[in-house]
Amino acid sequence: MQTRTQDNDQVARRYEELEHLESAGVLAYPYAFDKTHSAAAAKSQYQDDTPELTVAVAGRIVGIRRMGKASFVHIQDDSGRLQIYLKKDDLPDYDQFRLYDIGDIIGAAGYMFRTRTNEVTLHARSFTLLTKCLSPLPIAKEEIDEEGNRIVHDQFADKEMRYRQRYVDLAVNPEVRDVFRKRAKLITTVRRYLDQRNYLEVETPVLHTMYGGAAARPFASHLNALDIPLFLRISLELNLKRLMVGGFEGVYELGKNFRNEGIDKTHNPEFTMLELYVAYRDYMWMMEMTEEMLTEVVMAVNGSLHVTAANGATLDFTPPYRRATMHGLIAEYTGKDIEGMDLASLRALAHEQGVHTDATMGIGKVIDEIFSEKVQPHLVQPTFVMDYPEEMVPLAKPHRSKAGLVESWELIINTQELAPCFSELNDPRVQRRRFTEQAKLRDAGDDEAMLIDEDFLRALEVGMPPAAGMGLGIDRLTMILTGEESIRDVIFFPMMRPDERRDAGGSDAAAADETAG
RNA sequence: GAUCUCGUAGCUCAGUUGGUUAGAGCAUCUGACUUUUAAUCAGAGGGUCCUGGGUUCGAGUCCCAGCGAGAUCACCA
Repeated sequence: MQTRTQDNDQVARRYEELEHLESAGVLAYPYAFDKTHSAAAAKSQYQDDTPELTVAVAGRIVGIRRMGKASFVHIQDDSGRLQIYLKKDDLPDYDQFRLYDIGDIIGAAGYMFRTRTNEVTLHARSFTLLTKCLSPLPIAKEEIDEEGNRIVHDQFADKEMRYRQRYVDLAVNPEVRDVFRKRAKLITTVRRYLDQRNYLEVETPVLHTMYGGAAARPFASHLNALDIPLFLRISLELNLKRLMVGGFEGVYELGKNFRNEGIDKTHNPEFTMLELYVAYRDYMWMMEMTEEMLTEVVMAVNGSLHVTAANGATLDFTPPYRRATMHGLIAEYTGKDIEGMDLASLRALAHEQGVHTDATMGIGKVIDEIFSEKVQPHLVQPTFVMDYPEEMVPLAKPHRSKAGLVESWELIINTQELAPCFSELNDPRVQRRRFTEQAKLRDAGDDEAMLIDEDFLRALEVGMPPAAGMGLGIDRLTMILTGEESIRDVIFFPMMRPDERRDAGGSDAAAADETAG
């Protein structure tokens, strides 16, 4: 039987040290530790002229400087780093510290003081092993230069290893934890904003017998109990609308969607969406609300309404954001008014503009292509793009005054689509027609066109009140607010191709297949 | 899916025109050191050069195929 995940001299030595410690009576994996202070609190509560401050702290060893009969250790906890001074005269088991390593999790108790080099430090009266680190951690060395800049030497930087072993990345690269703290702040701020307005947070199934609500390819599975095909949801939309039919006037869900499509800097197969539906409101109302909510979120996460994006652009979230119609923007960037154009004329325009189209594309997709290529790359500041063509948005209500368009907008920030919204289509007759048109597109070869969902149509027949609905891509907003340029840097465990060389073992695929059948 | 780039010690990286036993810093080990902080000083160990073929007297280096990653493009709310 394999006893160690890795086998090199450093791992072997640490296993030996662990045995030495245990044979000396040390409990290598104890059950708890009475921690009184975080590293940050211990430092901030210390004042040179006050009485002795005694603390008990715990954290991972990130640096050791042994000096014979005394040692300096830096530990790191959730709040930051703290130096600990270990002195043989004060510690009967000092010699045992020889068997401690970088990466070990320890507890220490003592009193705070300031060293000769002016660092507030814990003078330990006791220390204890809390968890042995058996795999060497690539903790980088840091120094502070004359100007106070933090210089990190030989930082653990291999992106593949950082994503595959995120626990190591988080343990040794403190700034990575900050990204995810911001992500959490974003989500809690959104939730608080919506809860304060009495919208109901709900959970709807991830497993769908029929997928819908967006144009995307699904993940397919199989439900053994009923012997039926099953799909992971590609959007939250249709079930939330069913809840509106049931009488909830404001519902939202924060959850994962799954799309069986490409993986790149802005796409992960599973990603987090907010969807919100509010009865008796329309898309213009939702625009105001979204603007207000985003302003609050940006302030909470970023501390300012000016955000520096990964590509260096400065994004200004001061409301109001720009509002422009899709037709207006296309006219602005191509010089052509597409209002009322038929498919042939649109194809000709696309060709003239150097935009590629193919035979499977209907009017909606051709316009989408022109917009994506000629307009969207110019939209850096937050912009509400309004009034999409009907063919592009099968679940939105026809525009109250503009024929052929729907009441919808998409918020674009830094050329990225971030949040779609419609006045929700609730006329079952129109919805059936739109679904039928989607079915034709599907027959024409568009494998992302929507399916006809008879139960959803029945729900609309029961009656859904007029409502506005909005979706918000949480991962992409996190990217913008943290200045990360890859979605993988805002998802703890992004999808990676399995590493068979590194993870070869007895478990996984074969066994899973057996139970799946 | 296409193209380009990369894969060498636990980590970060060198490695010349193809040529002796593949190097450095950190980490690790041994020794010294009771206020250090990229601690310092002396010594030591550690390699599937991503994998498999090929060319060659000789391959980390050149060629082919594969695996993995990154970037760009294509696709994609």
